Amino acid sequence: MKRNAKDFDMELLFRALADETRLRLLNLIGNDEVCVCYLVEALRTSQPKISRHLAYLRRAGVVEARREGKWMHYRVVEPADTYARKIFQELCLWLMQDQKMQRDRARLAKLCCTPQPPVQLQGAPRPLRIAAER
Amino acid sequence: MKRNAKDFDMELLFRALADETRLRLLNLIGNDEVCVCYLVEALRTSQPKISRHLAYLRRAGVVEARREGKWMHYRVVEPADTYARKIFQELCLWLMQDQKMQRDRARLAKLCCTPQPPVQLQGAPRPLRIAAER
DNA sequence: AGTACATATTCGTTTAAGCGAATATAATTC
DNA sequence: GAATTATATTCGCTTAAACGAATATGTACT
Repeated sequence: MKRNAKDFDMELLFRALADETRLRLLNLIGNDEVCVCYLVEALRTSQPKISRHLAYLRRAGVVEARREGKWMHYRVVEPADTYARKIFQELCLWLMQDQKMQRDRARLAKLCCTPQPPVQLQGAPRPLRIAAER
Repeated sequence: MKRNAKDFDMELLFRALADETRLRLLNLIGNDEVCVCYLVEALRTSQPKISRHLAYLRRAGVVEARREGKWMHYRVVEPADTYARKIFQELCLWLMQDQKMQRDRARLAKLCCTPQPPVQLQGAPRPLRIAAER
């Protein structure tokens, strides 16, 4: 019954997940580590908007960031709480099969693999996992 | 892959769950059917507040209501979507073990079983499951 | 019909979040 | 060290949502 464990703030988690842009970001990051510029391009939206939502996710403990020179890489952090983690994992399964999310991922993949990437992305570090595949 | 199934609105579900009062309500209702007046008493808060949050949950498809005379009974409706249902069920497990939620349930149980219920509850139909236990 | 009671809704206000535009910060390059 | 690039933050505004207080609706009872 874990009587001593500090109770997890489930409401905070749900608030973090209750926004389309943030769900799309989590979907794109997946279990990879993705540079902000790729997220901006893949979602075709403004950089400040992406940055603000990433900050929100970070405050909620859902993602962490790593700096690499001028680039910032974001990765998902699974919740420490057992129940929250299961919820999160189930959400990931949903993201995988949702059609809009699939389209987002396809767009990201295309950005990563195209021989002529948009100007914004030239020289930018590609997502780790995808980069590893080549 | 269910290509034809209309994609579930996961964001809507999370918004419904991203509020403490609504989580507490879902916790109290559980898999029972509970009269509004019991919810008001158990959460020690105003009746309009409870009513508004129940309306919110109903719009989000998370609960349904049944009228019985002047009383309204609310019950939880598990999401049709497989992933959403699993998330919901996992949330229920979390509710069961969370200490604050346990206290809420204890307060409701006490209201149901006390020989001298508060004036507001005299004559009100008790939660089905608890009523059935006696 | 009229009163009483349970619940729902509206009103006015406050607060949290979202956004685009502009600006600030931090690292890199020249 | 000045310019460039990537990202973060701030500003002003708009919208959603929460709240208490007041009011409306619906049902029951006399």
